[in-house]
Amino acid sequence: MKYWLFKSEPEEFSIDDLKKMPRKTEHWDGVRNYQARNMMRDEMKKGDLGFFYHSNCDVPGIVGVIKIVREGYPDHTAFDPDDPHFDPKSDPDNPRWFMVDVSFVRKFKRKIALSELREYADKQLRELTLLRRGNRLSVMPVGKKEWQFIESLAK
DNA sequence: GCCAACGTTGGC
DNA sequence: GCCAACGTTGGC
Repeated sequence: MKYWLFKSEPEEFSIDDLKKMPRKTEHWDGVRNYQARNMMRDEMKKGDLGFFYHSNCDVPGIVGVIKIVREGYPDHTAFDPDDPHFDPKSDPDNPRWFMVDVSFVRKFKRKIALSELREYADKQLRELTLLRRGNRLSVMPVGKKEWQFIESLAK
């Protein structure tokens, strides 16, 4: 089993929005980056867990845990000209973009702020992709040790 | 295949 | 709102 981190702007889609969805499940659409696409299409497996990260907000940070309930399949929003993530170069017969379905698992009692994570950037979280300079991936892997350490912070 | 221009992300 | 970092595009 692998671990991941999913970024979302809470004004667009927050962990509370996910919790309110039918079956607390939603597809993670709109990713338009090849590296992230490859992870969603090829590497994410049913049962994998992910942190839900709120970006582009007052206090960016990790707010809870989600799990992957459906593995990679074509992102249909790329085919819809009215969708903000429309991509005319993605053909339904040869889709360019993929998504997974995720379900709400739990919300942390407190947000683990990015600034708090940075305190461990030279120690326990040295390997955390999120803390690497200039990182802009909206979906990224998290190592098992880093996962467990961050979960321990949330307690 | 290079690289300048441009667009986007996202922290601050 | 600013801007650094980075990915993508497209002319050559």
